[in-house]
Amino acid sequence: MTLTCADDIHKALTVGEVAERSGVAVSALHFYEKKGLIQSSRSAGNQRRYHRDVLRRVAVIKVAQRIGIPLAEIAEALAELPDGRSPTARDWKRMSAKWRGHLDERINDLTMLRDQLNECIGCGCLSIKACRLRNPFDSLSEEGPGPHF
Amino acid sequence: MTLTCADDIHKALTVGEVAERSGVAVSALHFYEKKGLIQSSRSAGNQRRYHRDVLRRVAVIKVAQRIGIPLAEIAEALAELPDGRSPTARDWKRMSAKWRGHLDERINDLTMLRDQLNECIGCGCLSIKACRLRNPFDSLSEEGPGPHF
DNA sequence: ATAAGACCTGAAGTTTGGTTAAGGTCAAAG
DNA sequence: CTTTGACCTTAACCAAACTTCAGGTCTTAT
Repeated sequence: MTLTCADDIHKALTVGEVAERSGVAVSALHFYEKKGLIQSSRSAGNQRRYHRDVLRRVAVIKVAQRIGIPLAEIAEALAELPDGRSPTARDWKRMSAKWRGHLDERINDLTMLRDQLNECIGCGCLSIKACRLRNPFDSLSEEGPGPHF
Repeated sequence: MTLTCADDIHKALTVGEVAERSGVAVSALHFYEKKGLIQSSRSAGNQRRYHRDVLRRVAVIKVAQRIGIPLAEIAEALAELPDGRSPTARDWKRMSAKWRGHLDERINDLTMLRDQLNECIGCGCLSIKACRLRNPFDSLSEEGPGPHF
């Protein structure tokens, strides 16, 4: 039989199809469902059937994870979407704006760390009291009182 | 009694002292020792005594962790130091140079992600086939064949 | 009709980086 | 000399994010 375009577009996806298309393991999809990140309906025989929108949700999840957002927080953000619909462009704008701050912070942290590391590679200062890298961790004098070399 | 400078400098540190100076919990120090990241000798009564150099090792560990290096890998790097001595400026130079690549990569990844995110915030393109963010995950067409809005 | 392959559930296991608890010892001050 | 606080060990526990396993069901192609 030949499928019409409409058939193909609206066909519900099985868990295996979602796994293949999204690049996420079946077990992970089960897991996400348990955690409330995605939803499915069931076939007559109790098998999961996904709306195509789930692909968008999974894409959002994966991007958020790359940013470093924990699943629990992603779940919250997705749960705030009214009536469980999938994120639209508007929703996505809101979510990504919210998470951008997190990303900026992490990039900043790492960049500062890199700068400090560059200083230290040049001077071997990890052993020196004033080192910017070391100091945050050992603000008390390392060598005890009195002069030394 | 008064301590001479030499007494003070060469005094072995207890685990509590190392914890306080390094900002790492006693339990974490025990843990690091079990994993081979640090070493201690024992007092007559079987209590740990640390050489002051342990502070430098712990500082290295903490920096490496910020970079995102797993403990196992940090352990390997520290283990490569001949005869278990503490990292010198030279060693530190080598280690940090090695880890800088990792750091650069991570900064790069995140920066690219941010750029892509910025694009997407502007266009809401997470739903569009060509999206740079989405594509890596769903390189097959999302909507199936045929035309659609 | 039947066999293969996809799917189901719940429970347990995995990794990383530790912390907490339980039961006992050590060290130093009064 | 006794008590308090630091220390010891082993084992169990924690969180995140999954995977794996065991035992059973569905779907689909032949």
